[in-house]
Amino acid sequence: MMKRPPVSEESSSKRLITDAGGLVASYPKVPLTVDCVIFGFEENELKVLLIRSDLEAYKGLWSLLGDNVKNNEELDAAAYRVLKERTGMADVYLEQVRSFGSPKRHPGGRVITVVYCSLLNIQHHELKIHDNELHWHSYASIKELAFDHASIMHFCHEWLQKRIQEHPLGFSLLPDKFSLRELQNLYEAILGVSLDRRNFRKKFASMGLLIDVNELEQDVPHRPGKLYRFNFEKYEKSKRKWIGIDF
Amino acid sequence: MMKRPPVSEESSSKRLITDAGGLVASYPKVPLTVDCVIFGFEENELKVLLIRSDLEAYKGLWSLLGDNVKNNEELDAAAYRVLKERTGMADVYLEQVRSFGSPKRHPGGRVITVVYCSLLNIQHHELKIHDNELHWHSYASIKELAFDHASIMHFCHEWLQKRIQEHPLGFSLLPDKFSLRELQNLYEAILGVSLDRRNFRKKFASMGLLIDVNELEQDVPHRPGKLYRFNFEKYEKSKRKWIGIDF
DNA sequence: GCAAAAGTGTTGTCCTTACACCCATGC
DNA sequence: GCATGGGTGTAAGGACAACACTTTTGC
Repeated sequence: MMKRPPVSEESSSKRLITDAGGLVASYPKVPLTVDCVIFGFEENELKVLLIRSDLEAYKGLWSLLGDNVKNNEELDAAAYRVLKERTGMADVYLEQVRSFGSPKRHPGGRVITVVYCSLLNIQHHELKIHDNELHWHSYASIKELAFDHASIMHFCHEWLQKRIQEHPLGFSLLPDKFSLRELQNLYEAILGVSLDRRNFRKKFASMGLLIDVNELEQDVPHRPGKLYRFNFEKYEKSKRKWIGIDF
Repeated sequence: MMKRPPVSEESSSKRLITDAGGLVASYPKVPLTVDCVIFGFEENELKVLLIRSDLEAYKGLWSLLGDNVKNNEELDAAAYRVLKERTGMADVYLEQVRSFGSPKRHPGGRVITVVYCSLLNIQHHELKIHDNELHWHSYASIKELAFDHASIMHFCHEWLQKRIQEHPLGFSLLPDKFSLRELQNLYEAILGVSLDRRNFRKKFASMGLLIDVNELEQDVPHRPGKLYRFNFEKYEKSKRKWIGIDF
């Protein structure tokens, strides 16, 4: 059993550091970047936004959207700025996923990167900038990326798989109005499984978070499905508390 | 609908950066640290390891265990080193939780910190070093901490609440042999709820991951409970796959 | 024998799964 | 009318929540 050590006079009167700035100045410094893994969904496929790498060392390879973090810039702000600068898009949701800082991950020397993930609706967010051949790639088709970006992207995919089952993130990948089929396709694409259509519908119906907008799909070569919107208001009011041991 | 942009000759032959080192050298640099939030469990209370802050600016306040990351040191390795240097402990499990990098979080200037969380058995890991009055504090009793460490600690507590329901992390906080009561106390302390004893027992019994070691509690002033060990082997073999939309 | 906590079973409800048939539309 | 996918209902099984009594030990 551990005993709480007495607070000795000696230790509590130990010399304190007054020059905090000097202390910090003595720390090793590293370049810091943010990278954004931006997922979209189109034609029943999960997609990711990539650009061509600028580096000769990764000639021809694609990479994530990133940039260094400016002095006095919040990490979140840096991620939003990268997204804005690279794609012209604002009004999207970004979430920090994890940091990667292996000394060997960048050929130019050590660079730490804080990775953010974003999910967005390809139809509703037109790419306004196409520098470095920015465009959407099918997630499944991506093989090699510059740096450690492939493993970062896969990490984010796993994060997304988990996240989308606990939070209604998926709706930001869909049009405002969507059919249940589209919603199910999204889940199947992200989770990599196939789900029973009737049970899937029942599940979402019982949540009571879908608003029937009384419209039907257009231009489909079969019976058109009903369109719905997600009830974000109702969801915000009644977020599920999570008690349920399960492993 | 988004069109894939043609790969123009112009853009694909754009000048590439050959001097990766020069590029990285041009990035702003920031001091990088790791901080460890180390949870333990004793006397039915969740506890956290803290030290006295060295800084005059935070005189008398407690802080998390941290240090700067050395050149060419992996982030994970830095976290393990901090733990070893501060407490003398090795053989513990550490997991990266999140990074915090607000420009104002350190009085000496901007410092980015990557936060790791660790859970350990207070009885099995004796503190070998007591610099800066290192000792265990009851989580519930902690009010103010140096830097942004209180909010970091609360973030880790929420992370732990979620994590412990999905993975059998809790067992690393208990002795090798424990009673079901101890296990339940642990869950109740971390989750901040009270649970039905019979249902709790049934839940763990049905998982089949507890090994009855045929021993009883000693020195308790009432009927002694049976002792169990966690079957890590069996758990490793049959990790649950997680499909279940629920929000 | 009294206090304190261990140990145990049943029942109802809800959620999940598996599964089959009719319906609306375009061609 | 036929192909395609939309839309619905039911039954069985499993998980979870609520709940009360007997047992063992120390004192």
